[in-house]
Amino acid sequence: MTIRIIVADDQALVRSGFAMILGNENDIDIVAEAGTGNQAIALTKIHKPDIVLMDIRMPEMDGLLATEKIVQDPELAARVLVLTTFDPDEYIYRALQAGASGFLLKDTPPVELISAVRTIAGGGALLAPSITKRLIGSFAKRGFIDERIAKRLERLTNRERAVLTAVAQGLSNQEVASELFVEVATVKTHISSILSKLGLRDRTQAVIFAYESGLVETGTTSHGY
Amino acid sequence: MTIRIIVADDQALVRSGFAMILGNENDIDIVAEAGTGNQAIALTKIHKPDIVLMDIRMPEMDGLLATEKIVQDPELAARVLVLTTFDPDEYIYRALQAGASGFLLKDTPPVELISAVRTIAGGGALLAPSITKRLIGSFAKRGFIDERIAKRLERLTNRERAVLTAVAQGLSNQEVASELFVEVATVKTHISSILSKLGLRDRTQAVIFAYESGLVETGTTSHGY
DNA sequence: CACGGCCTCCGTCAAAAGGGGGACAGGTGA
DNA sequence: TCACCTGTCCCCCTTTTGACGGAGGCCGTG
Repeated sequence: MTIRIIVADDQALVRSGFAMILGNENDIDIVAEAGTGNQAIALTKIHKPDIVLMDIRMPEMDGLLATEKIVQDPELAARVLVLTTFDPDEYIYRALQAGASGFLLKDTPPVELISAVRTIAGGGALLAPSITKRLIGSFAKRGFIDERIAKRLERLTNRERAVLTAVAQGLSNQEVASELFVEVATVKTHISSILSKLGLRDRTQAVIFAYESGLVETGTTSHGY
Repeated sequence: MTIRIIVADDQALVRSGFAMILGNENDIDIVAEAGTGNQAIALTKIHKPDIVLMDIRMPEMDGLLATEKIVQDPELAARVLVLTTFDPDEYIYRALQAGASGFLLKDTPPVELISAVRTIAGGGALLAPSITKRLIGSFAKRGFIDERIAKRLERLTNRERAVLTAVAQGLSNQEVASELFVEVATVKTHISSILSKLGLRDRTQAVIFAYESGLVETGTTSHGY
């Protein structure tokens, strides 16, 4: 089974280079080349490749936006490997959030590029070592969800979890009541029960618990705080 | 410059296997083998290797704890590559938090193990593809700190940030006052100012803001929630 | 069916939080 | 020097929160 690839880069020379490196492998086929983000999307829809090698800096929609659109399209199964010359944190973050399966720098040795393509085609993910390092660093620093804490969530009933979630969005009892279509008295009952079950004192501690347990996560809320 | 390595695994056969694979490379030297976590630490102190290949399951202190001790010892410069048969989330999390530079499964092909060792010796980091995938997933899902939100922290004075931090630990006004050695009235003044400056309504929203802005982070608090 | 858990709602009450004033000392910079 | 910010503290007042006890309806299990 051959791996079908589209190369997206605004520089023709770079495209040819990648095509040459990968084209020599007999289990890899370059099915198309794109010079812009729009082209990349269009060609992906036509050719349905397994992998798109995506440059970030491109005219007419950059590679990150194109990545997002390709990954989110339910009709496409393409995985995206982002290749770029620079690696500022922001690019990496956006690329990973956009759903890229890999992130390599353009100075990666050809052999590694080829093995990266195979890894990603096989469902894996791959990052440049320097990036992996940073990712680990920020991941370790950020901390993980403590399983023991998360388990205490199980003591709550569904309704209580719903109330806690609402409280952790910064809603007052009155607002939670409106949100859940019940009376304020009911919300109060639930909150008392939550605090009691979790051994907390007030709603601020409940909010902290919600974050620490993973019930709510940073960066996912829509409120304008 | 040769890369000096210690192999730590409780099974002699496994140790020999790794030693054989790596020993053939002329830029890699196996300087010692350890069968327990304690041995790994002791031998690391003696031989000062560049890298410790660490198994997780070992008698007398497991590999994760040993990793932590080795990485945190300021006199040692060794980097740890964790090698294990299984890859439950918990192991990965703990290993990365312990400060491991890499995490590979034992079914990794010899060639990749060798290149992993070189990568790590060169200051990089390396994870098994399947693990990278999970790491990316949880990283992307967890979300990032919104810069625009973080900037609003700058509007606060130092004292106000201190108060907000305390509030975000779940302390009441009274407790915050004790913590900062001021009167409750002062805490109230600060909080009013915080809410006003950030456009928030009450302390629960302030706690949320503290998390979303990165002022406090999940997994780093010591309270028992 | 009887029991228990869950969800819903009441009333009452005390404590906590928050708003809106004002005041004063120390420091900083125009 | 004077205006301004910061940090400290005070009083008074309203709103919110949370505790406690009670109660009815629904539903699944023994």
